[in-house]
Amino acid sequence: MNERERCDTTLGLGIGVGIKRERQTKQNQRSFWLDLSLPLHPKIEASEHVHSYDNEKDDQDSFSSKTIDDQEEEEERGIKRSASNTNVYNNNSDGSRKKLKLTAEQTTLLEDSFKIHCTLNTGQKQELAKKLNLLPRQIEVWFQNRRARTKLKHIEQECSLLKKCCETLNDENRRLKKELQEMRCYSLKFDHHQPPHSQLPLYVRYPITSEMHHPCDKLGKSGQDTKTVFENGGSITQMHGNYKRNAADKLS
DNA sequence: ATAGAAGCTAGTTTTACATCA
DNA sequence: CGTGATGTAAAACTAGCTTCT
Repeated sequence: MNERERCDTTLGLGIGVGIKRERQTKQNQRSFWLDLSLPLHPKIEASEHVHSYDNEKDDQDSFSSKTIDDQEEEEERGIKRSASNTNVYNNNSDGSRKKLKLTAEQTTLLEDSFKIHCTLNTGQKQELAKKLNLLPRQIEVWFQNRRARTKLKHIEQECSLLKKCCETLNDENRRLKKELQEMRCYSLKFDHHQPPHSQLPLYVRYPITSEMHHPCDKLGKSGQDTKTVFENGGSITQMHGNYKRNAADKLS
C-alpha cells in the first residue's frame, strides 16, 4: 500500500445503475459517485479526475467496437489500469484522444509473441493483455496493425525484386537482340558457305539447358526463397518455374 | 434459413514525434 | 534558440466481409 492509498480519504455515496467510475470496483457497484476526498496531490488528483471522466467518454465513443470480453476485462482492471499505465484510454482535456505509447518492454513482448504466432486466440489475447496491463482490444489492434505492416513490407520487397527482375530481363533482351543482329549480319555474309546447322533458328542452335536459369535467379538466394502467394494462388517461385517450363515447352 | 457475435482485412483518421527551413 | 510546416510511424477507428454457433 503506497502513501496515497493509506491516506485515501475517498467518501463514496452511491445509488442507481452502473455508470463506471475510476474508483469503482466490482464489489463497489455504485453508479452515482460523490467524491468528497481531499486531494493529497492537488495537481495529480485534478488530472486524474479528468482522466476518469474521459474514460467514460472513451468507453462510449472511441471503443464502440469493443467486445463483451473487453468490457468485463476493463471493469476488472479499472483501478489497476489507471494507476499503473496512465496512457491507457487517457484523453486530452479537449476531448481529443491521446495516443498510447507502448513501452519498450511492452513492444518487445508483443514482438516476441508475434514471432511465435501472428494471430492470437482469445485466451492468448487475454493472457497477453494481463501481462502487459493493456486491454485485449489494444492487443488485438496491435496485432492487426502488425500484420498489416508485415504484409506491406513483404509487398515492398516483392516489388523491388520484380523491378530488379524486370531490369535484368530488359538487359538480357537487349543483349539477345544485339546478338541476333550480329548473327544475321554474319549469316548474310557467309550464308552460302555455312553448313545447314547454322541456318536453323537461334533458339534451336542455342537451346536453354537445365543449368541455365531465369535471369532473376541471378539475384541471389532471396529471390529463390521468396514465397509470396498472390491472390490467384501463385507465387514468385512458381513464376520462375512457369518460366522454365514455358521455355522447355517451346523447345520440345 | 437466419441472426448475432467475433474475427479478419483494407483503408482511413488521428496523434506524437522528428526534421528542416 | 524558438517556431511553424511537413513527413512519418503507429495507435485506433470504420466498413465490409467470412465463419461459426
